[in-house]
Amino acid sequence: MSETLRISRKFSQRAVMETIVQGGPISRASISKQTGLSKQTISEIVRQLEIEGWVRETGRTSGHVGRTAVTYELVPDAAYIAAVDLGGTKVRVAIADLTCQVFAEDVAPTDPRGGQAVVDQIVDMCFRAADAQGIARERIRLAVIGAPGAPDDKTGRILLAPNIPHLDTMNVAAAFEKGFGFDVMLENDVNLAVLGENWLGQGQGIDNLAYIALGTGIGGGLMVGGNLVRGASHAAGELGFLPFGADPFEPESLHYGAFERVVASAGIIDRFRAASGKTLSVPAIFDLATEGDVDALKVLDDTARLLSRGIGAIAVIANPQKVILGGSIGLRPEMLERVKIFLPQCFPYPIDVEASALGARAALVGAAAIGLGHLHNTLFGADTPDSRISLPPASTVALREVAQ
Amino acid sequence: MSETLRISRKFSQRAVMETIVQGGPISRASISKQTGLSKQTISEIVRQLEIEGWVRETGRTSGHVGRTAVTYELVPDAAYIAAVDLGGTKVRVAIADLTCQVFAEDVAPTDPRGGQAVVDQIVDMCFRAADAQGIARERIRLAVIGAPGAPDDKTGRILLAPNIPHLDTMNVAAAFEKGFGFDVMLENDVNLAVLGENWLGQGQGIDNLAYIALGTGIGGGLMVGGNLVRGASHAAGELGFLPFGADPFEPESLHYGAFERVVASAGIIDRFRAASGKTLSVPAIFDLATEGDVDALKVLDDTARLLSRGIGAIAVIANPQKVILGGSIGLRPEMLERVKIFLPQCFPYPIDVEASALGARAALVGAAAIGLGHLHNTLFGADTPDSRISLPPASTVALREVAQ
DNA sequence: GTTATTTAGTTCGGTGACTGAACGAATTAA
DNA sequence: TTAATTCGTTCAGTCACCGAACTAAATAAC
Repeated sequence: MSETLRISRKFSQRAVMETIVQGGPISRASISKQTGLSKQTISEIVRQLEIEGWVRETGRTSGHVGRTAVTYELVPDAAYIAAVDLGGTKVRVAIADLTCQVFAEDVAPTDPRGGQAVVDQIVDMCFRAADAQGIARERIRLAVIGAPGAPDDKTGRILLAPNIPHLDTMNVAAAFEKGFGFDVMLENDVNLAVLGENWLGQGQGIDNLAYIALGTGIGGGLMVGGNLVRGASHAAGELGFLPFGADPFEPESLHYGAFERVVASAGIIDRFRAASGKTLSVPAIFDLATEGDVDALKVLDDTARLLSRGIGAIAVIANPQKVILGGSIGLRPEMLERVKIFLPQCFPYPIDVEASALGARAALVGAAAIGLGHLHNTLFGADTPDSRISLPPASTVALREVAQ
Repeated sequence: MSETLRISRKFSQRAVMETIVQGGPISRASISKQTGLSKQTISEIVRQLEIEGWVRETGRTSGHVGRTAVTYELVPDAAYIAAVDLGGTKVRVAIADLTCQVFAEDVAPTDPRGGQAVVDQIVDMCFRAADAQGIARERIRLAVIGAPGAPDDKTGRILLAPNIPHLDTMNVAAAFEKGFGFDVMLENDVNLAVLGENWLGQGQGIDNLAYIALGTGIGGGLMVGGNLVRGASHAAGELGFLPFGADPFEPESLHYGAFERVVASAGIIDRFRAASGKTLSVPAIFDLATEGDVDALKVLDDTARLLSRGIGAIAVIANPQKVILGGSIGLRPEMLERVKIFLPQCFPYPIDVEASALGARAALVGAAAIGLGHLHNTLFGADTPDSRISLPPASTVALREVAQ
């Protein structure tokens, strides 16, 4: 086994690729300086990468003393990935190339039949999007699917995803792989949202980051030291079961989650009904609050207090540098305002809380991030122990521009 | 820079060392098989390690077909570390060699003056312990100090450690380094306890692990994916501030922690006083409960219910595979019993909860673990990205035997 | 008690990844 | 035109490692 040698070469090749990914069009001399490898070695590796079709010449430098340099960049269409955000009501798909340019994006209502129907729907959406842009299907190497719940690596099922039928009884991963014909990664949607925010949103450069999605339900994603916290059974971040809000020892809490029962949509609607006698939707309650309705204002205050406690619980346990709020309710400025008031009243040291910058697209961006990172890793040095994702800097990425 | 080559050599050297650490006395042929490196290379590296004084011949194999093999092992006294558990009432120190044999161990009451006095006390204890065993002071390379609170890497202070005076206003790390004359690592004591249990206690082989120390106060340590979770400001695990138990919006909760106020000693004593009118110590309340006192039993039940909710909160956020209970109250079997009953009543999926196997020595063992790991890392391949700690298997370690 | 078999460890020659130094090439500054 | 600067290649190594062949030393088999 010439294992060490092989690691050594891959290691260098990967370093070069990373430098090109990060540094845009760049000359071999610059790569040499940045990586510490000698000029000869860089020339050799770049030549090899060019033959294999990963990089290409893109021009020459000019306007400085000394000989002009040939610059190299990624071949954008060397590979594509499909990023999918499978939600209870909507499916979003995007096709992105290696340089993280989005080539096609599409949104549709989730097929209510769930199960195989949703799988087929997604595969179809992705392929149509690719076709529409003239991208050959074989060029797509990987799909990353974000979904609510806890994907189980062993069985391929998605547990705890009550809003989409049948995902907990079938091998979702296998079904997607069959439909697509290439590798598929399943990941919790909120986990993807943290990754997305960490890459292009509110959490750039922050290694200890939490994301809370509050809407119909409540879920959390956590990054510690730059890595996702998935938990022993991929159930980390199921915040609905935090043991406060409702009495956690009531049987109902065991079923729906003591925290989710009171802080998510249903809880908000219930509290407003209890106070005013009227049954309204959450947006309607927010509207009433804007008009100054006392009951509605009280309900929002109480919700924000609960949310603050949820944030406090995360802060106590994991001490993230920043907490990002997302989800249809978490994104409302009325919530953020109130949390900024209530959180310091129940938590001893300051926590940076902000609204998501990517909004509903956070998970999609995260899916692209994990997919492209994974792709770079498998292509250049999967056997390297250090597999931190290397992604282009935020400023160069087209995904960002479409955001909001 | 011949950086890659250097990485390559160090990498192999480290792999060999690791194999020797793990595999006890071992022949070069076996190392070759285990590492995948060729026999010649192993011979070369081992020769080098022997010259540098890290390994030595220890005998020959016998009783099997084929030529006998020369076996090699670590030179135990190549380096020593000092492990220190600095608690509010007691200081424990241990001197351990590279093979994790404990050469000296000592316990004393913590100097009540705190600050520099405690530093001097600890330095003195360590050096006397080393002297008593004839270990030259220069052979000690590193001290690991576990203390309550949040050590701040930048200033060297230890914040949030109310039980030991003056640690939050002085550069503790610098003071220790001046006293010892070698490197010092500061770490939260509960974090060390998790590491200890992960190495030699209840959490062996479990990468996602939580430890809860319940006594005068409450603190938690969390391991995710084999790494400690320290948090952005090293305040992860300050469970006293979990936002339930007492009302988290009361000003007192902001000061002492809503959860700590009710679940730790003071809260237990308060609740018993409220129920019975009598003021008793926590052990006395436990004794009464054993005798069947209704108030005492009720107080323990309530405490266990609170503790279960705390465990639930950790499980919801980080989803560890196992939760270990420690601390003077957490270690009581009455607590574990009750938690095993109450936890399933407020948490939807099963969590493995056990009492600490190392008891009061968990942090000390953890200090040794982190210190020896760090030592191996700095000696053999600090620049290697993958710096997972390599420690001898539990079965060969003397630290364990002294346990309980 | 010789021979076969198995395992340990060395020597030898060779390979792949990388380097330093020297040099030619191409540009701006003087 | 010359000097200064930077780019990129060629050349002749070094270093870590390997495969194969070989010697050395033990047990197993006859």
